[in-house]
Amino acid sequence: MSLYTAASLKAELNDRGWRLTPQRQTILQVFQNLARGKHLSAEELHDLLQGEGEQISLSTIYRTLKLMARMGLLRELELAEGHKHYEINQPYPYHHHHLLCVRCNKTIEFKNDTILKIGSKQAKKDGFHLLDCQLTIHAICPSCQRALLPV
Amino acid sequence: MSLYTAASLKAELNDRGWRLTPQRQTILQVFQNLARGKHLSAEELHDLLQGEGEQISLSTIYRTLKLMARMGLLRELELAEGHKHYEINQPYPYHHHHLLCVRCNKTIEFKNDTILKIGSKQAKKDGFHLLDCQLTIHAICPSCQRALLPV
DNA sequence: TCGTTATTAAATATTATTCGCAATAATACA
DNA sequence: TGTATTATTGCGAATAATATTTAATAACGA
Ligand SMILES: [Mn+2]
Ligand SMILES: [Mn+2]
Ligand SMILES: [Zn+2]
Ligand SMILES: [Zn+2]
Repeated sequence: MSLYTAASLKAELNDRGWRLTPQRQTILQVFQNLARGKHLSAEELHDLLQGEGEQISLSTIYRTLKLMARMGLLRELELAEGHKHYEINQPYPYHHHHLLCVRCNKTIEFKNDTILKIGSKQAKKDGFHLLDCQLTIHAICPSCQRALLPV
Repeated sequence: MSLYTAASLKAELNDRGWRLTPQRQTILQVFQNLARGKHLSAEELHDLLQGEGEQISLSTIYRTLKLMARMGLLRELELAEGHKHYEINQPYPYHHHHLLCVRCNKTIEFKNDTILKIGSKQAKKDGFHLLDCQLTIHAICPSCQRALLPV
C-alpha cells in the first residue's frame, strides 16, 4: 500500500534537484496513512498535524501540496467551493473517481477501470506525460433534491 | 446548437422562482456563441462584455456564473491555477473532456462517449441528479517535458 | 567537513470571490 | 393595465485561500 518510503521519496526529489525534508516526509506519510475516502484541505492537514504535535507552517503545507501534486504523488481535487482537497494518488487497483453534490458537497467515491485507460490513451496520443486522471460528476444528491428550490 | 432561447431560459428560471434579467440573457448568449474550445473566467467574461459595450457588474457576473453552473447550463472548469473557467454545457454529441498541462495550462479538448455513459450510470445508481460529468487529465505537455526541471 | 543553495517559518501581500446594502425592475395578481 | 412584492442589480467593502518576501536553517554534493 505504502508506495513511497523515505528512500524512494528522496530519490524522486533529488532526481529533480530537490531535497527531502522532514516536513515533506511527514506530509506524504499522512496521506499514505489516510483512510480510504478521506480528503484533506491545506487547512485540515495543518490542523491534523498540529494535533499530532507536528509543527509545520501553513506556507510549507501549501508549497508541499502543490509540489507533490505536480510530481504526481498527490491528487488535487475540487470537491468543495473555495478550496482544494488532496489525497494520495494511487495507481490502478486503487484508482477511483468522485460523484459530488454541488449543493451539500456530499462526495461518493467509485471505481472504474475504463476511465484510466481512456485517460492514459488520450495523454499518450497527444504526447503528454500523465500525472492524474479524474472523472468528477457534478450532481444533486437525493436529499438535496427533496429539499427543493433553495439554489 | 443554441439550446436556450430567451423564452426557454425564462421558463427554466421562473420554474424555480427566479427571474429572467437582461444580464442573465446576455451572459448565456455569450457562452452559446463562444467558439468551440474557448473557456472564459469571470474576469474575461467581464472584459469581453465591456468590449461589446455591455455594462454588467463583476458581482453579477460571479453570481450568474455560479447560478448557471448549478442549474446545469454552464460547466465550471478548473483549467488554471487560481480561478475557474466556464463553458456552455452541451449534451451528447458536443459533450467533451479536457487534457491539461499542469505547468503551462495548455488545454486540449477531446470527446469520448463512454465517459458520459459511465457518469450517468453512476449518478443514477446513487440517486443523484446529473448536472455535469467531466474527465480532467492532469499531465505535462511535450514542450514542458523538454523544458526540464523548473517545477 | 564545508560551501552552496533549496527550504523553512513568519509576516505580509495578493487576488478571486462573496457579502451587505440601497436602488431597481421582473413577476404575480388585482 | 396598474400595483405590490421581492428577486436582482451595482457598488463598495469584506473575506479567505493562497502566494510571496525575507532572513535563518539545513540538505546535499564534493
Ligand atoms: Mn478520493
Ligand atoms: Mn471545453
Ligand atoms: Zn446534497
Ligand atoms: Zn505545458
